[in-house]
Amino acid sequence: MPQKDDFSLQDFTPYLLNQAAEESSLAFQRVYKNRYGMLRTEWRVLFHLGTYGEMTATDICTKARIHKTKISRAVQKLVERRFVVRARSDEDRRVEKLKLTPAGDTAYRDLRAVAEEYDAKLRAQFTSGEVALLRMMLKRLAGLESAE
Amino acid sequence: MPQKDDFSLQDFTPYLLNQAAEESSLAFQRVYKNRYGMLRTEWRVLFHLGTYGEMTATDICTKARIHKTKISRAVQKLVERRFVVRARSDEDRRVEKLKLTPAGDTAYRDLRAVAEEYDAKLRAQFTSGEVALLRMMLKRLAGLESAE
DNA sequence: GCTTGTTAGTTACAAAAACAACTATTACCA
DNA sequence: TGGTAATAGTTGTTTTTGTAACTAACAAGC
Repeated sequence: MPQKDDFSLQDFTPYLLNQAAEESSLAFQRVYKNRYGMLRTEWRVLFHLGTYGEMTATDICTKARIHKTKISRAVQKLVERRFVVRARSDEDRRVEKLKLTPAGDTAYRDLRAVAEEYDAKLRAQFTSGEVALLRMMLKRLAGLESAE
Repeated sequence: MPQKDDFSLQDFTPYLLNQAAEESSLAFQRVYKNRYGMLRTEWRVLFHLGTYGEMTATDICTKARIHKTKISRAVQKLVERRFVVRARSDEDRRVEKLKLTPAGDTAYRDLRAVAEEYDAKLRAQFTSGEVALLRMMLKRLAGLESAE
């Protein structure tokens, strides 16, 4: 008869983080999925280009910590849908600079508005001090110390 | 020229939560993957049976919020590896009660020890008050209010 | 110049996940 | 009873992901 340890699965940080991440992503996922037929990597690429401006695929890989094959496929989809255009760089012809089309920018702004409202709703459950602390802790756990 | 909004992707709660969840899961993932060849759903099932004792597949679905087809296949794997045994319930023959074998319990204890140590390392970056607040917030975001 | 190594991005194939349809058993109720 | 609906769990099919191998362009050393 195995005597119980005080280990609690619900308090295991990676597990709890995953539960919170999944649950808190659900409603937003429904929007980009139903409204634009996008996948997770696709909205992330869209948002990177929307918030940071022109970037290369590798820039997005680094910043978003997503593997290059996923980025490659997401970019293809976004280009097909005319949300993104690519342009070979003149200095280095391996590189392609990515940016949003006007249609892509419209989609980005639409989703960004949803994201802002949605995030405000999530934050409303807590005090602003709690939110600040949460962000600090999550950034440290994510390995996003200040820079990057 | 799109004037910048104050939206910050890195502060968008679902995004930040996902980054933290992914990063904080990596090192533990390597252990259950390399040491036991397990997938995410498999260690989760193992841990549910280890920490809560005998459960049915549906119990695990509800508690862990994982789809039943994923549970079904994870259980198959664990049964093949002799970590779990199934027993048809007598009251309701649709139901099967799942529990760990001695080998499964050994694996569970081994991984639990790793998890505890790993979690302690994560928590060590913060004060105990901060950790308590983080847990409270994550549970609320995950929709795990007290019960369940 | 030529070899060797590195980087940007794509493609091919295998593993895993999502989703729908299925079997078997139980519950409800007319 | 008999018929319909609900539940537990599985299986099959399609998407999506992960991994490795690939092409193309540049870079450095000789």
